[in-house]
Amino acid sequence: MARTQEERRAETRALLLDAASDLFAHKGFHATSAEAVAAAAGRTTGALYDHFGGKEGLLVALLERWVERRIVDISEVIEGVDALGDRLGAMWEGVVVGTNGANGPDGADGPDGEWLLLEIELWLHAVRDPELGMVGAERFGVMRDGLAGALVEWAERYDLELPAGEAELATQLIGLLLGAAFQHRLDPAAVPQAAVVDGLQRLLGLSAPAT
Amino acid sequence: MARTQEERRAETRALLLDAASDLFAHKGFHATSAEAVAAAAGRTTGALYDHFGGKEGLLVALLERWVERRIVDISEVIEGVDALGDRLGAMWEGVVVGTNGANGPDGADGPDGEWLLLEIELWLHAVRDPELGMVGAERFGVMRDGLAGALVEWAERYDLELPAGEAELATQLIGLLLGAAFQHRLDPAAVPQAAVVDGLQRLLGLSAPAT
DNA sequence: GTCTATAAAGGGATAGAC
DNA sequence: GTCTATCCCTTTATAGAC
Repeated sequence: MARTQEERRAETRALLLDAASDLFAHKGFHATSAEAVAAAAGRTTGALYDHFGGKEGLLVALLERWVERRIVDISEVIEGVDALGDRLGAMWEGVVVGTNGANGPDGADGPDGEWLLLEIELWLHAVRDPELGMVGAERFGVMRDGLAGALVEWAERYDLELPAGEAELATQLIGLLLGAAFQHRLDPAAVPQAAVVDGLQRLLGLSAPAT
Repeated sequence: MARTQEERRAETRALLLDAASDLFAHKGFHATSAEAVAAAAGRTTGALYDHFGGKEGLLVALLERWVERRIVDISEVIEGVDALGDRLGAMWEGVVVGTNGANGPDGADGPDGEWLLLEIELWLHAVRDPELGMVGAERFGVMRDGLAGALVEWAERYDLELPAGEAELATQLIGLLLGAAFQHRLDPAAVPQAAVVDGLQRLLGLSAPAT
Protein backbone atom coordinates (compact mmCIF):
# COMPACT_ATOMS: atom_id res chain seq x y z
CA MET A 1 0.00 0.00 0.00
CA ALA A 2 2.44 2.62 1.18
CA ARG A 3 4.44 3.75 -1.78
CA THR A 4 8.16 4.01 -1.55
CA GLN A 5 9.88 7.28 -0.90
CA GLU A 6 11.06 7.31 -4.47
CA GLU A 7 7.57 7.02 -5.84
CA ARG A 8 6.30 9.74 -3.60
CA ARG A 9 9.19 11.98 -4.54
CA ALA A 10 8.55 11.43 -8.22
CA GLU A 11 4.90 12.21 -7.76
CA THR A 12 5.66 15.47 -5.97
CA ARG A 13 8.03 16.42 -8.72
CA ALA A 14 5.42 15.72 -11.37
CA LEU A 15 2.72 17.58 -9.49
CA LEU A 16 4.95 20.62 -9.14
CA LEU A 17 5.89 20.58 -12.81
CA ASP A 18 2.30 20.26 -13.95
CA ALA A 19 1.18 23.05 -11.66
CA ALA A 20 3.99 25.27 -12.88
CA SER A 21 3.11 24.40 -16.44
CA ASP A 22 -0.44 25.60 -15.92
CA LEU A 23 0.36 28.72 -14.01
CA PHE A 24 3.28 29.85 -16.13
CA ALA A 25 1.13 29.41 -19.21
CA HIS A 26 -1.87 31.30 -17.91
CA LYS A 27 -0.30 33.98 -15.78
CA GLY A 28 3.31 34.05 -16.86
CA PHE A 29 6.49 33.16 -15.04
CA HIS A 30 7.08 36.41 -13.22
CA ALA A 31 3.47 36.87 -12.26
CA THR A 32 3.39 33.46 -10.64
CA SER A 33 4.73 33.11 -7.13
CA ALA A 34 6.59 30.06 -5.98
CA GLU A 35 4.01 29.64 -3.28
CA ALA A 36 1.19 29.63 -5.80
CA VAL A 37 2.85 26.80 -7.68
CA ALA A 38 3.34 24.80 -4.51
CA ALA A 39 -0.24 25.39 -3.42
CA ALA A 40 -1.64 24.37 -6.80
CA ALA A 41 0.39 21.19 -6.58
CA GLY A 42 -0.91 20.49 -3.09
CA ARG A 43 2.56 20.90 -1.62
CA THR A 44 4.45 23.77 -0.03
CA THR A 45 7.41 25.88 -0.98
CA GLY A 46 9.70 23.69 1.06
CA ALA A 47 9.15 20.80 -1.29
CA LEU A 48 9.59 23.06 -4.28
CA TYR A 49 12.96 24.30 -3.10
CA ASP A 50 14.06 20.81 -2.26
CA HIS A 51 13.27 19.56 -5.74
CA PHE A 52 14.16 22.45 -7.98
CA GLY A 53 16.20 24.84 -5.90
CA GLY A 54 13.88 27.72 -6.70
CA LYS A 55 11.48 29.13 -9.24
CA GLU A 56 14.19 29.38 -11.85
CA GLY A 57 14.94 25.69 -11.52
CA LEU A 58 11.31 24.97 -12.22
CA LEU A 59 11.57 26.94 -15.42
CA VAL A 60 14.67 25.09 -16.55
CA ALA A 61 13.02 21.74 -15.86
CA LEU A 62 10.03 22.81 -17.92
CA LEU A 63 12.30 23.86 -20.75
CA GLU A 64 13.96 20.49 -20.79
CA ARG A 65 10.64 18.75 -20.86
CA TRP A 66 9.65 21.21 -23.57
CA VAL A 67 12.15 19.73 -25.97
CA GLU A 68 10.49 16.34 -25.94
CA ARG A 69 6.84 17.25 -25.94
CA ARG A 70 4.51 17.39 -28.90
CA ILE A 71 7.17 16.23 -31.30
CA VAL A 72 5.73 12.79 -31.58
CA ASP A 73 2.25 14.09 -32.20
CA ILE A 74 3.24 16.52 -34.87
CA SER A 75 4.99 14.00 -37.06
CA GLU A 76 2.71 11.06 -36.32
CA VAL A 77 -0.05 13.06 -37.87
CA ILE A 78 1.55 13.03 -41.26
CA GLU A 79 2.26 9.35 -41.11
CA GLY A 80 -0.83 7.46 -42.09
CA VAL A 81 -2.12 9.73 -44.78
CA ASP A 82 -5.53 8.78 -46.09
CA ALA A 83 -7.06 12.12 -46.71
CA LEU A 84 -4.24 14.60 -46.41
CA GLY A 85 -6.60 17.46 -45.68
CA ASP A 86 -8.00 15.65 -42.66
CA ARG A 87 -4.55 14.89 -41.36
CA LEU A 88 -3.37 18.45 -41.75
CA GLY A 89 -6.56 19.55 -40.08
CA ALA A 90 -5.82 17.27 -37.15
CA MET A 91 -2.34 18.71 -36.98
CA TRP A 92 -3.80 22.19 -36.78
CA GLU A 93 -6.29 21.09 -34.13
CA GLY A 94 -3.41 19.72 -32.13
CA VAL A 95 -1.64 23.04 -32.20
CA VAL A 96 -4.66 25.16 -31.44
CA VAL A 97 -6.48 23.09 -28.88
CA GLY A 98 -3.39 21.38 -27.59
CA THR A 99 -2.84 20.99 -23.89
CA ASN A 100 0.62 20.95 -22.48
CA GLY A 101 2.12 18.25 -20.36
CA ALA A 102 -0.33 18.80 -17.55
CA ASN A 103 -2.27 15.71 -18.51
CA GLY A 104 -0.24 13.43 -16.39
CA PRO A 105 -1.21 10.03 -15.11
CA ASP A 106 -4.56 11.21 -13.88
CA GLY A 107 -6.18 12.03 -17.17
CA ALA A 108 -7.78 15.02 -18.83
CA ASP A 109 -7.22 18.65 -18.01
CA GLY A 110 -6.53 21.94 -19.71
CA PRO A 111 -9.28 22.13 -22.33
CA ASP A 112 -8.15 25.38 -23.90
CA GLY A 113 -5.05 26.05 -25.92
CA GLU A 114 -2.65 26.31 -23.07
CA TRP A 115 -0.03 24.53 -25.10
CA LEU A 116 0.48 27.62 -27.23
CA LEU A 117 0.63 29.87 -24.20
CA LEU A 118 3.34 27.82 -22.57
CA GLU A 119 5.14 27.55 -25.87
CA ILE A 120 5.33 31.32 -26.18
CA GLU A 121 6.15 31.87 -22.55
CA LEU A 122 9.06 29.45 -22.71
CA TRP A 123 10.16 30.87 -26.02
CA LEU A 124 10.40 34.34 -24.54
CA HIS A 125 12.59 33.11 -21.73
CA ALA A 126 14.71 31.08 -24.11
CA VAL A 127 15.25 34.08 -26.33
CA ARG A 128 16.21 36.36 -23.47
CA ASP A 129 18.69 34.02 -21.85
CA PRO A 130 21.53 32.66 -24.03
CA GLU A 131 21.83 29.59 -21.84
CA LEU A 132 18.18 28.71 -22.25
CA GLY A 133 18.33 29.80 -25.86
CA MET A 134 20.40 26.81 -26.79
CA VAL A 135 17.79 24.54 -25.29
CA GLY A 136 15.09 26.28 -27.26
CA ALA A 137 17.07 26.03 -30.47
CA GLU A 138 17.47 22.33 -29.88
CA ARG A 139 13.77 21.92 -29.38
CA PHE A 140 12.87 23.45 -32.69
CA GLY A 141 15.67 21.57 -34.37
CA VAL A 142 14.25 18.29 -33.17
CA MET A 143 10.78 19.31 -34.23
CA ARG A 144 11.94 20.24 -37.70
CA ASP A 145 13.99 17.10 -38.12
CA GLY A 146 11.10 14.94 -37.03
CA LEU A 147 8.71 16.57 -39.44
CA ALA A 148 11.28 16.59 -42.24
CA GLY A 149 11.83 12.87 -41.85
CA ALA A 150 8.12 12.24 -41.91
CA LEU A 151 7.80 14.30 -45.08
CA VAL A 152 10.43 12.27 -46.86
CA GLU A 153 8.81 8.98 -45.94
CA TRP A 154 5.47 10.30 -46.96
CA ALA A 155 6.73 11.52 -50.33
CA GLU A 156 8.39 8.18 -51.05
CA ARG A 157 5.42 6.11 -50.10
CA TYR A 158 3.06 8.04 -52.31
CA ASP A 159 5.64 8.77 -54.93
CA LEU A 160 5.16 12.50 -54.73
CA GLU A 161 7.71 15.14 -55.41
CA LEU A 162 8.27 17.69 -52.67
CA PRO A 163 8.32 21.27 -53.96
CA ALA A 164 11.39 22.05 -51.86
CA GLY A 165 13.94 20.44 -49.59
CA GLU A 166 12.38 18.62 -46.66
CA ALA A 167 14.20 20.76 -44.11
CA GLU A 168 12.97 23.92 -45.73
CA LEU A 169 9.45 22.53 -45.95
CA ALA A 170 9.43 21.54 -42.31
CA THR A 171 10.49 25.05 -41.33
CA GLN A 172 7.71 26.53 -43.43
CA LEU A 173 4.99 24.19 -42.23
CA ILE A 174 5.85 24.69 -38.58
CA GLY A 175 6.13 28.40 -39.24
CA LEU A 176 2.68 28.64 -40.76
CA LEU A 177 1.16 26.52 -38.00
CA LEU A 178 2.66 28.69 -35.29
CA GLY A 179 1.96 31.99 -36.99
CA ALA A 180 -1.63 30.99 -37.69
CA ALA A 181 -2.13 29.82 -34.11
CA PHE A 182 -0.74 33.13 -33.01
CA GLN A 183 -3.43 35.00 -34.87
CA HIS A 184 -6.12 32.46 -34.06
CA ARG A 185 -5.70 32.91 -30.37
CA LEU A 186 -6.62 36.57 -30.54
CA ASP A 187 -9.36 36.19 -33.11
CA PRO A 188 -10.46 32.62 -33.86
CA ALA A 189 -13.00 33.65 -36.46
CA ALA A 190 -10.34 35.35 -38.54
CA VAL A 191 -8.36 32.12 -38.92
CA PRO A 192 -10.68 29.30 -39.93
CA GLN A 193 -9.25 25.83 -40.08
CA ALA A 194 -9.79 25.71 -43.83
CA ALA A 195 -7.49 28.67 -44.34
CA VAL A 196 -4.69 26.99 -42.46
CA VAL A 197 -5.08 23.61 -44.11
CA ASP A 198 -5.28 25.32 -47.45
CA GLY A 199 -2.05 27.16 -46.79
CA LEU A 200 -0.30 24.01 -45.63
CA GLN A 201 -1.34 22.22 -48.78
CA ARG A 202 -0.15 25.05 -50.94
CA LEU A 203 3.19 24.94 -49.18
CA LEU A 204 3.32 21.24 -49.98
CA GLY A 205 2.61 21.98 -53.62
CA LEU A 206 -0.77 20.31 -53.50
CA SER A 207 -3.07 23.20 -54.27
CA ALA A 208 -5.57 23.00 -57.02
CA PRO A 209 -3.87 25.06 -59.70
CA ALA A 210 -5.47 28.39 -60.42
CA THR A 211 -8.24 28.40 -62.99
CA MET B 1 14.25 78.67 -26.92
CA ALA B 2 12.26 77.39 -23.97
CA ARG B 3 9.71 74.97 -25.24
CA THR B 4 6.16 75.17 -24.09
CA GLN B 5 4.88 73.01 -21.28
CA GLU B 6 2.92 71.02 -23.79
CA GLU B 7 5.98 70.18 -25.82
CA ARG B 8 7.92 69.16 -22.80
CA ARG B 9 5.07 67.01 -21.60
CA ALA B 10 4.80 65.29 -24.94
CA GLU B 11 8.52 64.65 -24.95
CA THR B 12 8.40 63.06 -21.51
CA ARG B 13 5.56 60.88 -22.61
CA ALA B 14 7.44 59.76 -25.68
CA LEU B 15 10.63 59.11 -23.74
CA LEU B 16 8.77 56.98 -21.23
CA LEU B 17 7.02 55.00 -23.94
CA ASP B 18 10.22 54.33 -25.83
CA ALA B 19 12.03 53.28 -22.68
CA ALA B 20 9.19 50.98 -21.74
CA SER B 21 9.19 49.59 -25.24
CA ASP B 22 12.85 48.66 -24.95
CA LEU B 23 12.72 47.25 -21.47
CA PHE B 24 9.48 45.34 -21.85
CA ALA B 25 10.85 43.77 -25.01
CA HIS B 26 14.20 42.78 -23.58
CA LYS B 27 13.34 41.90 -20.01
CA GLY B 28 9.59 41.47 -20.02
CA PHE B 29 6.85 43.47 -18.39
CA HIS B 30 6.90 41.91 -14.95
CA ALA B 31 10.68 41.81 -14.73
CA THR B 32 10.83 45.53 -15.42
CA SER B 33 10.26 47.93 -12.55
CA ALA B 34 8.52 51.22 -13.01
CA GLU B 35 11.59 52.92 -11.67
CA ALA B 36 13.79 51.28 -14.29
CA VAL B 37 11.56 52.64 -17.03
CA ALA B 38 11.65 56.11 -15.55
CA ALA B 39 15.42 55.99 -15.16
CA ALA B 40 15.96 54.79 -18.72
CA ALA B 41 13.81 57.65 -19.91
CA GLY B 42 15.80 60.13 -17.85
CA ARG B 43 12.81 60.87 -15.67
CA THR B 44 11.52 59.60 -12.36
CA THR B 45 8.57 57.54 -11.24
CA GLY B 46 6.67 60.67 -10.34
CA ALA B 47 6.47 61.65 -13.99
CA LEU B 48 5.52 58.12 -14.95
CA TYR B 49 2.61 58.01 -12.55
CA ASP B 50 1.48 61.42 -13.62
CA HIS B 51 1.38 60.39 -17.27
CA PHE B 52 0.21 56.82 -17.18
CA GLY B 53 -1.09 56.19 -13.69
CA GLY B 54 1.21 53.20 -13.24
CA LYS B 55 3.03 50.44 -15.00
CA GLU B 56 -0.20 48.95 -16.28
CA GLY B 57 -1.11 52.23 -17.97
CA LEU B 58 2.20 52.15 -19.74
CA LEU B 59 1.37 48.71 -21.09
CA VAL B 60 -2.02 49.82 -22.32
CA ALA B 61 -0.52 52.82 -24.06
CA LEU B 62 2.01 50.57 -25.76
CA LEU B 63 -0.76 48.25 -26.89
CA GLU B 64 -2.63 51.11 -28.44
CA ARG B 65 0.46 52.25 -30.25
CA TRP B 66 0.97 48.62 -31.20
CA VAL B 67 -2.12 48.64 -33.36
CA GLU B 68 -0.75 51.31 -35.65
CA ARG B 69 2.86 50.28 -35.97
CA ARG B 70 4.45 48.31 -38.77
CA ILE B 71 1.24 48.08 -40.69
CA VAL B 72 2.32 50.64 -43.21
CA ASP B 73 5.65 48.95 -43.77
CA ILE B 74 4.26 45.51 -44.26
CA SER B 75 1.88 46.48 -47.04
CA GLU B 76 4.07 49.14 -48.63
CA VAL B 77 6.53 46.45 -49.37
CA ILE B 78 4.19 44.64 -51.70
CA GLU B 79 3.30 47.81 -53.51
CA GLY B 80 5.90 48.57 -56.11
CA VAL B 81 6.72 45.08 -57.19
CA ASP B 82 9.65 44.86 -59.57
CA ALA B 83 11.29 41.70 -58.44
CA LEU B 84 8.81 40.06 -56.15
CA GLY B 85 11.46 37.95 -54.48
CA ASP B 86 13.38 41.05 -53.45
CA ARG B 87 10.27 42.65 -52.07
CA LEU B 88 9.30 39.62 -50.09
CA GLY B 89 12.86 39.43 -48.88
CA ALA B 90 12.66 43.01 -47.68
CA MET B 91 9.41 42.18 -45.94
CA TRP B 92 11.14 39.35 -44.13
CA GLU B 93 14.07 41.56 -43.23
CA GLY B 94 11.65 44.04 -41.77
CA VAL B 95 10.15 41.42 -39.53
CA VAL B 96 13.41 39.88 -38.41
CA VAL B 97 15.61 42.89 -37.97
CA GLY B 98 12.79 45.26 -37.24
CA THR B 99 13.07 47.69 -34.41
CA ASN B 100 10.04 48.79 -32.51
CA GLY B 101 8.84 52.30 -32.05
CA ALA B 102 11.93 53.33 -30.15
CA ASN B 103 13.34 55.06 -33.18
CA GLY B 104 11.75 58.33 -32.43
CA PRO B 105 12.72 61.68 -33.82
CA ASP B 106 16.34 61.18 -32.93
CA GLY B 107 17.19 58.44 -35.38
CA ALA B 108 18.58 54.95 -35.26
CA ASP B 109 18.55 52.59 -32.34
CA GLY B 110 17.73 49.00 -31.51
CA PRO B 111 19.83 47.08 -34.02
CA ASP B 112 18.53 43.65 -33.11
CA GLY B 113 15.08 42.26 -33.64
CA GLU B 114 13.45 43.82 -30.69
CA TRP B 115 10.31 44.33 -32.70
CA LEU B 116 9.54 40.64 -32.52
CA LEU B 117 10.24 40.53 -28.81
CA LEU B 118 7.84 43.33 -28.07
CA GLU B 119 5.32 41.80 -30.42
CA ILE B 120 5.34 38.54 -28.49
CA GLU B 121 5.40 40.22 -25.12
CA LEU B 122 2.38 42.32 -25.95
CA TRP B 123 0.64 39.34 -27.52
CA LEU B 124 0.98 37.37 -24.32
CA HIS B 125 -0.59 40.13 -22.30
CA ALA B 126 -3.33 40.60 -24.85
CA VAL B 127 -4.14 36.91 -24.77
CA ARG B 128 -4.26 36.74 -21.01
CA ASP B 129 -6.47 39.76 -20.49
CA PRO B 130 -9.81 39.82 -22.33
CA GLU B 131 -9.84 43.61 -22.29
CA LEU B 132 -6.46 43.84 -23.94
CA GLY B 133 -7.33 40.89 -26.14
CA MET B 134 -9.78 42.98 -28.12
CA VAL B 135 -7.07 45.52 -28.80
CA GLY B 136 -4.76 42.77 -29.99
CA ALA B 137 -7.43 41.28 -32.22
CA GLU B 138 -7.96 44.68 -33.75
CA ARG B 139 -4.27 45.04 -34.44
CA PHE B 140 -4.05 41.84 -36.39
CA GLY B 141 -7.29 42.61 -38.15
CA VAL B 142 -5.88 45.89 -39.38
CA MET B 143 -2.66 44.20 -40.44
CA ARG B 144 -4.51 41.55 -42.39
CA ASP B 145 -6.83 44.04 -44.03
CA GLY B 146 -3.92 46.21 -45.06
CA LEU B 147 -2.05 43.35 -46.59
CA ALA B 148 -5.17 41.92 -48.21
CA GLY B 149 -5.90 45.23 -49.88
CA ALA B 150 -2.34 45.45 -51.14
CA LEU B 151 -2.62 41.94 -52.55
CA VAL B 152 -5.73 42.78 -54.50
CA GLU B 153 -4.19 45.89 -56.01
CA TRP B 154 -1.11 43.98 -56.84
CA ALA B 155 -3.01 41.16 -58.53
CA GLU B 156 -5.03 43.60 -60.58
CA ARG B 157 -2.10 45.63 -61.71
CA TYR B 158 -0.15 42.62 -62.90
CA ASP B 159 -3.22 40.71 -63.97
CA LEU B 160 -2.42 37.73 -61.81
CA GLU B 161 -4.86 35.37 -60.24
CA LEU B 162 -4.55 34.88 -56.51
CA PRO B 163 -4.64 31.22 -55.46
CA ALA B 164 -7.09 32.00 -52.65
CA GLY B 165 -9.16 34.80 -51.20
CA GLU B 166 -7.10 37.84 -50.29
CA ALA B 167 -8.13 37.66 -46.64
CA GLU B 168 -7.06 34.05 -46.39
CA LEU B 169 -3.81 34.81 -48.17
CA ALA B 170 -3.02 37.69 -45.86
CA THR B 171 -3.56 35.46 -42.86
CA GLN B 172 -1.24 32.86 -44.29
CA LEU B 173 1.51 35.25 -45.31
CA ILE B 174 1.54 36.97 -41.93
CA GLY B 175 1.40 33.58 -40.27
CA LEU B 176 4.41 32.26 -42.13
CA LEU B 177 6.35 35.46 -41.50
CA LEU B 178 5.68 35.34 -37.78
CA GLY B 179 6.21 31.62 -37.39
CA ALA B 180 9.44 31.78 -39.35
CA ALA B 181 10.67 34.72 -37.30
CA PHE B 182 9.81 32.74 -34.22
CA GLN B 183 12.14 29.96 -35.24
CA HIS B 184 14.74 32.31 -36.65
CA ARG B 185 15.22 34.07 -33.38
CA LEU B 186 16.34 30.91 -31.65
CA ASP B 187 18.40 29.56 -34.53
CA PRO B 188 19.02 31.99 -37.39
CA ALA B 189 20.96 29.48 -39.45
CA ALA B 190 18.02 27.10 -39.52
CA VAL B 191 15.79 29.66 -41.20
CA PRO B 192 17.60 31.23 -44.14
CA GLN B 193 15.94 34.08 -45.92
CA ALA B 194 15.60 32.02 -49.06
CA ALA B 195 13.45 29.47 -47.25
CA VAL B 196 11.04 32.13 -46.09
CA VAL B 197 10.80 33.93 -49.41
CA ASP B 198 10.36 30.60 -51.12
CA GLY B 199 7.50 29.72 -48.82
CA LEU B 200 5.84 33.09 -49.29
CA GLN B 201 6.00 32.68 -53.05
CA ARG B 202 4.54 29.21 -52.87
CA LEU B 203 1.69 30.56 -50.78
CA LEU B 204 1.12 33.15 -53.48
CA GLY B 205 1.00 30.43 -56.10
CA LEU B 206 4.19 31.59 -57.75
CA SER B 207 6.36 28.56 -57.28
CA ALA B 208 7.90 26.76 -60.16
CA PRO B 209 5.47 23.87 -60.56
CA ALA B 210 6.79 20.45 -59.69
CA THR B 211 8.34 18.53 -62.52
C1' DG C 1 5.18 69.19 -14.20
C1' DT C 2 8.58 66.73 -12.09
C1' DC C 3 11.32 64.97 -8.13
C1' DT C 4 12.37 63.01 -3.37
C1' DA C 5 11.11 60.35 0.48
C1' DT C 6 8.37 57.00 2.41
C1' DA C 7 4.63 53.84 3.45
C1' DA C 8 2.71 49.39 2.60
C1' DA C 9 2.65 44.92 0.35
C1' DG C 10 4.34 40.90 -1.74
C1' DG C 11 7.48 37.48 -2.96
C1' DG C 12 11.94 34.64 -2.82
C1' DA C 13 14.62 32.11 -0.04
C1' DT C 14 16.12 29.72 4.37
C1' DA C 15 16.32 27.35 8.97
C1' DG C 16 14.64 24.30 11.86
C1' DA C 17 10.58 21.30 13.33
C1' DC C 18 8.23 17.05 12.35
C1' DG D 1 10.92 14.32 2.41
C1' DT D 2 7.91 17.80 3.49
C1' DC D 3 5.97 21.67 6.27
C1' DT D 4 5.89 26.06 9.17
C1' DA D 5 7.64 30.37 10.40
C1' DT D 6 10.45 34.08 9.37
C1' DC D 7 13.89 37.26 7.31
C1' DC D 8 14.98 40.49 3.88
C1' DC D 9 14.75 42.60 -0.36
C1' DT D 10 12.25 44.55 -4.19
C1' DT D 11 8.46 46.93 -5.96
C1' DT D 12 4.29 49.66 -6.27
C1' DA D 13 2.10 53.65 -5.16
C1' DT D 14 1.54 58.06 -2.77
C1' DA D 15 2.25 62.57 -0.42
C1' DG D 16 4.36 66.58 -0.22
C1' DA D 17 8.50 69.60 -1.65
C1' DC D 18 10.36 72.40 -5.38
